Amino acid sequence: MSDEKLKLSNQGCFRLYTAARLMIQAYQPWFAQLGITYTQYLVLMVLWEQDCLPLNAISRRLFLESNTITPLIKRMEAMKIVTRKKSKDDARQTIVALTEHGRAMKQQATAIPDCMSALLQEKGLDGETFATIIPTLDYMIEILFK
Amino acid sequence: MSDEKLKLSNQGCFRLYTAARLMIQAYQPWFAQLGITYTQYLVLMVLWEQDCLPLNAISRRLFLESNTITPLIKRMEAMKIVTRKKSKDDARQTIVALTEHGRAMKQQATAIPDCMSALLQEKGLDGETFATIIPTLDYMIEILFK
DNA sequence: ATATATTTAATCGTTCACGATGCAAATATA
DNA sequence: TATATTTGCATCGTGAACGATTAAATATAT
Repeated sequence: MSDEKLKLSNQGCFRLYTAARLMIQAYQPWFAQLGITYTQYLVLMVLWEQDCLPLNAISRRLFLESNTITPLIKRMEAMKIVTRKKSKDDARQTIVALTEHGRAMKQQATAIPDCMSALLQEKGLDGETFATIIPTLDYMIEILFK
Repeated sequence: MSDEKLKLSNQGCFRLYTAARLMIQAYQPWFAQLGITYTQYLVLMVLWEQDCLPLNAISRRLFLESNTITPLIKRMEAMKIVTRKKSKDDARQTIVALTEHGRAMKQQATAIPDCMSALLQEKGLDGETFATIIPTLDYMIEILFK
């Protein structure tokens, strides 16, 4: 019955959307301490892994376009977390690099993944269970990314 | 090693966040036809299931606060999809009801879940596989919702 | 009955997410 | 080498999300 399919309880996407939101909310206390947002944390993780990247590299890694990332990085620049400068090689590119402060934040952030795991564990969701859904999520990302 | 844990590739939350975003993007063509957004679709699904609800009932169902829902519903009111009026029983409540137009949109929307399933299927993700992650997502929502 | 607490929405400010568009630099093609 | 196309980023406008706060109505406790 078509009525049945339109019920909220039958919407997988709604679960995904809600779980993601609540999970990001759960991170808030740690982000608040660092004075950053979730998306800024994602950018930092990319740069902590490899510094001095053109904006499009960050963009590809996070599946976000320049219209989202450009203002985001500018805010991070204003907070002295990163610097932005034009590439010599290709004048179209904007190279994003960590400042000393941005690099130092990594130390404070190292605890976050463990804290989050502990929080979930404590509430009854163990890492193993969570891990089981990752391959499906990855597959979804792969097929849905145009 | 703490470095390892801060890698984007090890972040379950990032998968969740990205999969949700891309999934919502995949819905866009259908929403565009209806002239609504994903969150408005969620509100409509709640009201199609049960009409004339106070804002807080919609709020609880979607795990969203009034600061998100109030402006959203107002936009839907401006589009003549719903009406808003104060409750007689409890003057604090705002009762949200579908207009004739809002009710009629349900017919156009009935195809959406099937179209989405077909799209995923076509790209190689069958319903069964997606269904396997639902219980874990539900459990996450349950434990993370304060 | 009155003071206090709780509930319900709304408002405000900030950031993200994204469609559409613009523009300049780089690259491909004629 | 002139022209077309692509690429990389930025800008603009709109609509979520959400923290913080406020106002009003209702519930409760004294």
